[in-house]
Amino acid sequence: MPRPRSEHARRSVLAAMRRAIAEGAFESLSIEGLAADAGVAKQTIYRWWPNKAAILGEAMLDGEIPGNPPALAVTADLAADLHAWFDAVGSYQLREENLALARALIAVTAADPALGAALNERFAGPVLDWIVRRIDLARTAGEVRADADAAAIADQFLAMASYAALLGRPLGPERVESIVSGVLWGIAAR
Amino acid sequence: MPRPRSEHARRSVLAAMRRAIAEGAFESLSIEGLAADAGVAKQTIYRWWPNKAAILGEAMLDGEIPGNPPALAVTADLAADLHAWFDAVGSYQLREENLALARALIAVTAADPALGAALNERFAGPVLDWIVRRIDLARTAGEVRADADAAAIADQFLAMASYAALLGRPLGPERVESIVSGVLWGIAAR
Amino acid sequence: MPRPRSEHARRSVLAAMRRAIAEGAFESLSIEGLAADAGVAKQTIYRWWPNKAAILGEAMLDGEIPGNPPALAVTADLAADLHAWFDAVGSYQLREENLALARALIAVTAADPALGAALNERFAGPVLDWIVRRIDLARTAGEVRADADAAAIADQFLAMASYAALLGRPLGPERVESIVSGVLWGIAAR
Amino acid sequence: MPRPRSEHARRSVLAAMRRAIAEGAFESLSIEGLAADAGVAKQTIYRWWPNKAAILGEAMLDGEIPGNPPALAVTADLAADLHAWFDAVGSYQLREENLALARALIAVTAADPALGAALNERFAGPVLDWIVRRIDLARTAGEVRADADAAAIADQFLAMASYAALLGRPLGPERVESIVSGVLWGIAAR
DNA sequence: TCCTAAGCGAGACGGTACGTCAAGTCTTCTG
DNA sequence: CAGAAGACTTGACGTACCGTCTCGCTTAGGA
Repeated sequence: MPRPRSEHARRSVLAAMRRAIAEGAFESLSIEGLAADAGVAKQTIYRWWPNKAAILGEAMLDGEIPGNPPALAVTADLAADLHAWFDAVGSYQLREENLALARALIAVTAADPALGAALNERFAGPVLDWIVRRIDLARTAGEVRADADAAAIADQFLAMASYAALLGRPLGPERVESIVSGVLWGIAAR
Repeated sequence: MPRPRSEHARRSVLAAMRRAIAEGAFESLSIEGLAADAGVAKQTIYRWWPNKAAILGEAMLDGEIPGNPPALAVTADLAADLHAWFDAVGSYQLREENLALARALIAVTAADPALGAALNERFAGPVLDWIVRRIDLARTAGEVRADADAAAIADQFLAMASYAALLGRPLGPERVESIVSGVLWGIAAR
Repeated sequence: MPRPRSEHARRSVLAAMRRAIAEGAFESLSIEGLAADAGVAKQTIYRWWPNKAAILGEAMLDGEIPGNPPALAVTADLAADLHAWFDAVGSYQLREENLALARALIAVTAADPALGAALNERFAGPVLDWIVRRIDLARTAGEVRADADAAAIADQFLAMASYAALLGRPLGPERVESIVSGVLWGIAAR
Repeated sequence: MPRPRSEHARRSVLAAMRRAIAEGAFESLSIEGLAADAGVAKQTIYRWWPNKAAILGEAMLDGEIPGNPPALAVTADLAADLHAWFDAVGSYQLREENLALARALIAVTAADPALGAALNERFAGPVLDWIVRRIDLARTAGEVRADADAAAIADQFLAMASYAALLGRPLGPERVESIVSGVLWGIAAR
């Protein structure tokens, strides 16, 4: 029956983390600075989170950070759908702060595989599912080879996006075009 | 007329870095610990390297760390060549220490894009070139469509390898098979 | 109609303090630890006592701590009386826990003069009064010089006891003998 | 053959400690504050001293703090000599900062008996020796009983001084007179 | 051959942040 | 309302490393 955890403190911390991320300052962020920024006692952070990465994780899972932005539309045209989505990913990466966020996520994943897996499942998962479903739909329509590995294709897109963010080399329209059409050629029915 | 830089000290530091990487302890490695490990004065490190990442870079460039292991053979069969190489990459990633190295490189790149670019150029560059040349060769032989984007294809392979390492999910034979054959389908001449 | 103060909680706290003192752990005792030890909420302590020293004070005043043990007898022989009492003080100091208590009281007094004065008045006061009265009695009997300063004499005994405790050098029989006889010589009528 | 310990840093710390003591703020002094006050890194303090008490000890042993002030003169008159010295002690205690210092020393001694013993030996020792010698001198002159216990007498003076400081009750002229003459009566030949 | 300028080990220094502990205050619920 | 439970802000703790700064020793060339 003690005093319940302060939702206000929790949100302040997550918001401060979001601000830091937006400035691309995740690596150089100190818990002490974060606490000051959030107007919260350091101890309150230590009470509830084991480390910086966990805070980032919660901030993202809580939707405090502009996560998976690209919309996933479904039209009658597989090529157009993939194009639209992958183009959106490329545009998203053009904003420096989005790139910084992606890099922070990559860094966190590299440092803490378990958290990385959770984040990946949470953010990449739905996208991956959508791609798989979209390809399966096309397969049903006879546009795609029966033995095409939808999951592998989806992974390829995500891998490219991640790699581009890592190298700070946003996906330009030509590269997007090249990849999407290459992949489609690869899985097209005869 | 002064005493020349000690090659022994230099190699000790790089060797210590290699040891640390092999234990997957790059992130948690301190300069102080590294110096102690190398039996070298802290100042000697600071005299010659600006930061941890630079040491890692030099260690790799110096061959102190088992960098890019997969051999790049060229036979008459494009599919076989890509398969052989990508399979080797997958096997390489099965060893935990190699995965740790890859993750360290990714972390370094995420934290310091400039160094990351340099490392990428040094290690991924030759591989990328090889793939591009191999595809061009096949193009000349009429096995590959004239408008296939060799660089994009090569990037795709590297992206997949990087993504797999990041998620700690080594490329298994089926995934390798699926990707290679998909890509080949995509670029095959008619 | 309000709930009355819990005598049980109060006694638990004082008992926990007594236990701590017996272990010579007054200085290193934390309110938090005391509360846990007493099975009482921290706030309950803060509600009723302003600080650690006050708890010690109340514990002593409440008899929870074996305060002034030496008995104060009055026989016909001044020398014997003083001897008996001061000998008892010496014996009392031989027990390590009693020495620890004395040191805790000295530390408290050094840190908080006001509380120290209160404790001194409460515990040293009666002893001092007894000595003064005993000497006055002897003076009436003509055994003591008319101008002897009884209060100064009494203070001297207490000072010696305090000093011995502070230095952890209990008063041995020879020292007791030496002091008592010296003092008696000093005040003896002609 | 590393850089030698900085004498400047050491003296700064001791000086800062002296300043704090003069303000009677020993108990409430934090290492952190002391370091800031001394313009020294906290770690530098921790490198060289195990705790606050040790710093105080060194500050005193180093003469940074106005320690044993009363001069110890020797004239032909035992009573006059003791009177002069004990009077000086009383005057010394009238200054609030001296009282604070004495209390700090008492607190330190109560908390750390070993250091207390060292301090006592260093500061009380010489005084005690002087008194013993002075009395022995008087004994040789036939002014004092052959069986008088000089050490016990000396201890009594020091105990009174310590007790007076502890209770914050400086030795006034009448008390000094009373004690000295009482003691002299006690040891006077015949 | 000796001089001398730099390399090097060692490690002290002023700092920053760590993660922990306890202080004293507060809020909630139970009895 | 008292009390338990425990979250909160605050601030100091003692530790680990940071990157810089002497030290004294050593080890080449160049004089």
